[in-house]
Amino acid sequence: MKLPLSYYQSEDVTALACDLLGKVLVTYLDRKLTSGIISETEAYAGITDRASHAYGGRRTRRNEVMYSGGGHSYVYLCYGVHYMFNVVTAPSDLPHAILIRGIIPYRGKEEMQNRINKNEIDVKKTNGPGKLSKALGINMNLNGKLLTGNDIWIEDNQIIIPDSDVHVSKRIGVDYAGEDASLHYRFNLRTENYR
DNA sequence: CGGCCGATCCACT
DNA sequence: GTGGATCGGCCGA
Repeated sequence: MKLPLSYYQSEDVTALACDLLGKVLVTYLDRKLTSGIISETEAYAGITDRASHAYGGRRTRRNEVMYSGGGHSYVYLCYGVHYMFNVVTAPSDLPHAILIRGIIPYRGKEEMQNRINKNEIDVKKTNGPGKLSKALGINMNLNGKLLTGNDIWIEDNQIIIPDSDVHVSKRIGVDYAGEDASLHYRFNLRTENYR
């Protein structure tokens, strides 16, 4: 069920971003298991992608984990408020990453409610990268973790996603990336049928 | 070392 | 539809 390290070694980051739709992102923190079905992803394609933190081969303390090989988690803080969870893919030194932008709440809904201080949980509470991180308890503690460990991982629950349930579009909030801003690297699951 | 701003979200209008 | 929250990374001086 837990996706193996080999799954993350593909160099085709957009294909992998699409394939992650329907997989289940799980965290097990403080003895609390929470998870959600991945419903939205964005691919960031290495050093040639102007929207990527690794554009031009940039290598800093923040994005160092992007170079550490497929199957690591890359977490960073955005707007000083929101934690963004990314999956590093491709072999070491090829800094591809996939931002997880949305999940459908699956297991541990009560704990997710506690984390977001609400009395209910549904897709609207986890349909953004900052929101899903809060619900799953993701913060900088998980940066650089292997996704084959026991804190955070991704499972294949054999949910079949037909192409007709996937919507492809350009990425969000990357207008500064010039021509690369119009790349169709965003993958949405039509969520109606997957609750 | 100062200042700008981002792979966002929510409350409020 | 908009602006405020909030802070670390990054760049230029």
